[in-house]
Amino acid sequence: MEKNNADEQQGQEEWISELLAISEEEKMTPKQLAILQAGIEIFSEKGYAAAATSEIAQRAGVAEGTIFRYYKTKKDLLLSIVSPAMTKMIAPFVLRNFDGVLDVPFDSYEAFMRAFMVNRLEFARKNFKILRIFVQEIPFQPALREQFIENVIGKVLERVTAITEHFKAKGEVIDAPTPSIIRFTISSVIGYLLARLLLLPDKDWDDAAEINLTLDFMLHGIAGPALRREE
Amino acid sequence: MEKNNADEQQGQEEWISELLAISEEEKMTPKQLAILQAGIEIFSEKGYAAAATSEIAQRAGVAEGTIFRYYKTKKDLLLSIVSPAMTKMIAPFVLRNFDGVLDVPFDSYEAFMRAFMVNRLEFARKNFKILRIFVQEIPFQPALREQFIENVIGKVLERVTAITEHFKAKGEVIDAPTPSIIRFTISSVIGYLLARLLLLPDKDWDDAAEINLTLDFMLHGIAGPALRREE
Amino acid sequence: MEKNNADEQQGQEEWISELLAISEEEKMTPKQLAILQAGIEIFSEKGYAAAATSEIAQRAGVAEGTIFRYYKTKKDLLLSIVSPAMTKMIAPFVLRNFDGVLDVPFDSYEAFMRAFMVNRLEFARKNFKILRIFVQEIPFQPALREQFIENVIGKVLERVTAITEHFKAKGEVIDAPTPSIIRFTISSVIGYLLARLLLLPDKDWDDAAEINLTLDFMLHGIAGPALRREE
Amino acid sequence: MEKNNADEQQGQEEWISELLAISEEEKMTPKQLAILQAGIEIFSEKGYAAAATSEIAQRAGVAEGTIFRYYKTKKDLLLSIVSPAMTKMIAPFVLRNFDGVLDVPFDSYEAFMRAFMVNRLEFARKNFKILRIFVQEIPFQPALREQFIENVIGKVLERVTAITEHFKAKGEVIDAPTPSIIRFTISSVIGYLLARLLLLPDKDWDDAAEINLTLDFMLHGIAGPALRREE
DNA sequence: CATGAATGAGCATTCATTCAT
DNA sequence: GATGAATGAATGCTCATTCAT
Repeated sequence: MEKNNADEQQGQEEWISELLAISEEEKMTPKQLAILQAGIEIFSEKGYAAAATSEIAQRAGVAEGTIFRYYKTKKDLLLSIVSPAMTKMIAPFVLRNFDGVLDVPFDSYEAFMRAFMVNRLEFARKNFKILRIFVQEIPFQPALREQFIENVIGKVLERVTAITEHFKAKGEVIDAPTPSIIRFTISSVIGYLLARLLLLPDKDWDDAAEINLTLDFMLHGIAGPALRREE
Repeated sequence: MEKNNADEQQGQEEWISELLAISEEEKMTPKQLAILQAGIEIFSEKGYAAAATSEIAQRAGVAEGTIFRYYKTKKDLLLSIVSPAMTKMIAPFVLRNFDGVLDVPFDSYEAFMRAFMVNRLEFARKNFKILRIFVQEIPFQPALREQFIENVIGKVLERVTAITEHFKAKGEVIDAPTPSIIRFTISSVIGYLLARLLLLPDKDWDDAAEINLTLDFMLHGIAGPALRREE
Repeated sequence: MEKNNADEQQGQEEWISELLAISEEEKMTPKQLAILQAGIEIFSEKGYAAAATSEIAQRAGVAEGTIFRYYKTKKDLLLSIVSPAMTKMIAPFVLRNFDGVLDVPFDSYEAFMRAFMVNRLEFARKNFKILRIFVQEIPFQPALREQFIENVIGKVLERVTAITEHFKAKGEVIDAPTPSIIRFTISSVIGYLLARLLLLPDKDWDDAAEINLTLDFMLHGIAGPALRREE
Repeated sequence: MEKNNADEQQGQEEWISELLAISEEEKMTPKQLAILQAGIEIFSEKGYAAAATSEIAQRAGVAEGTIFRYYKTKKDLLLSIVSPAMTKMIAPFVLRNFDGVLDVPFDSYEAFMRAFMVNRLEFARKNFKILRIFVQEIPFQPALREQFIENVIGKVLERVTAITEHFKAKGEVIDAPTPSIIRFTISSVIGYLLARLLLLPDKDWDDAAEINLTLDFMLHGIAGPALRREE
């Protein structure tokens, strides 16, 4: 994770095909892949409404009509890009914990949060453009919003609540309202991701150090000696 | 601030005219005000690219041509809405002693942060739609981005750094890299604003309690007894 | 006539008011004059269809609505500019003894043609922009065309035919079909005017010499010794 | 050429396609041809500025968008109509005379001028509407004017000067300033073309006779016996 | 499968004209 | 008289979508 070198390009196509394929068996044609790739680029550059299907076709190297063979409408293409990404983004929260057994494979809250940040940073880096589209379009696409509410607010929040309370019970997390704790935690993580990938992507980041710092802030706060509460 | 009741509508028109007017003397005509109001609504609902000037005109109750008497282009209307809002949004950081929030050193970092959160929450509530437009359009409008970089990255960051190091020197803030502290702080504040206004605006919030909680997290972390660092 | 110096500007306003005034008594207001002046400039620069009344108003220094106080429509303004000019342009052929050019038989055809060319060149120079508008708009304005056909084809041609046959009878003009002679004559004159004022206005013209040359060509042709017909 | 019957329509489509096609191989689609044809008609009837693309589309029997598949803008359509016509119009002056050898394949100036008039009259008759557009739009289209100056003033004038001086040397043309001779000559020719095609197209013209007459006027003038210079 | 010509509704913008002040 | 705010029809142009080849 310390290596910031641009290996994003390498293996990107495979990632996309893996991420977006409805199922592993159903392989995509090269043209369909090119359309998706072009769609991701143009949508993230110009936004959905301002993106022209003709430009997507051109960048994909296919005829305009070909797009509509694979995707009935422009919106269909958008959802075909963003929807699977949302699923994968929250997959860690949904996949584990089958048959009701809470499965937190980490010794400590700190280890869990560190693994989580590393893992999601990696994911966000690989799917940066798609996530950008997702964030930009969620205010305008009811279909996306519904899916988001159902999955994230529904499943993820439930899971995260369970995890948080698990560590609360172990005394590793303060005894405060869980929703507030979750909001604070997620704010800190996403805040780092945004600064890292969106605001200052060109800065020379030391991810390991920054994650440690952020974790320390989250756990012990930023109060200096003068303000530290006696315990 | 505890009153969450929807007094946003009340006095809203005055706010907008106050916020956007180039100068206080230069009063806007009612039609221009209606256009701005309609623009704010439609832009925030549909996004700039998907908003039709015809719909703005209709909602404003004016002829389509009237819009273009006041604003040369659709983009002009957008910038006339968003630009002054950005200026006001960062005004506390740029103007000296605006609202007494910044320039007069607060007794403590905590008091300062509390005042800041209260003040900006109030501002964000009043200008919610405009801020929404701002956030949605900044990726696509170079003019906005330039203004943002110049003002926020330029002036605000400088100011915030000074303040942070002021409190660091007083021992109220931990001795860690200032940029990381600022990122963490802003993440927590904005995270609260987003949850409060965007994600769950209908929840029954107790703003004072949430702000206190958030401040406590920021200063002392969320580590429970088991994890607390001995000092 | 030898002085090519730009005294066009000097006295131009008087000329326009004189040329366009419906009657001498009915004096124009300064605003109306400014509108006409601006109309002449913008129409000749951009053509009638591409000229905006707002631009005319701006250049005239009046409000947009003011134009329509004086001229019911944009077309009205056009005709108010061009119509009187057409009348004046053909006045020598219609009025008796105007300027002494036509009615009093000149001593010779050559003297007549020279006087005519000098006189109309002077006129065309003074009313260059208006004539330009006239030529540019006559294909598209039925009102203009009717007026032109009635006056020029009707009155002027009749008069010119009479004059030509007068000199034909005196043996000064060749015994050939009068319409062909007139066509040839007018072609030569207008050809000079166009080259002089439109195509190469910046060339250093010696009008007297060129008119003499043109007259010589018209009367005796451009055949050299080898081709000259024995008589 | 004596037949004045309206065979302009017959074969006109082929002419247009031949005239405008970038190369013979690159055949136009019927729709593109219809658009050009409609453009020629509407532009020549109403002028470029007053012509509506919707009307062109309607007359061409295509959807409005189709025009813009073939021509990026309305101005593009105009230039695609007029530009090649200008090239063809001056082709006779440009094509011959390669590698510096002056090639005047005519025994006498008279034969040359007659052939020239016949040839250009034929051309003008076939491309009447396009030439009309050209003349009407050249004052307003800088692109046209540049092309005109470069080609006509540049190449044609040079060539015509050479030809005139060739016949001057042979004693067939009078020893007078060449520019004046050219102006006079072109005036006479164009004067005939305008009268023939524009002013009085419905008159029963005897082209051969009129051309002979015009040639006689050009060469020997219109002076009658009383004025004839003794030689 | 793939193409790209064709469509036509929709859009931002212009502009002659009106009319209350 | 003079103004200029307001209008709304008209315009050039774009673009998602269809469909014959």
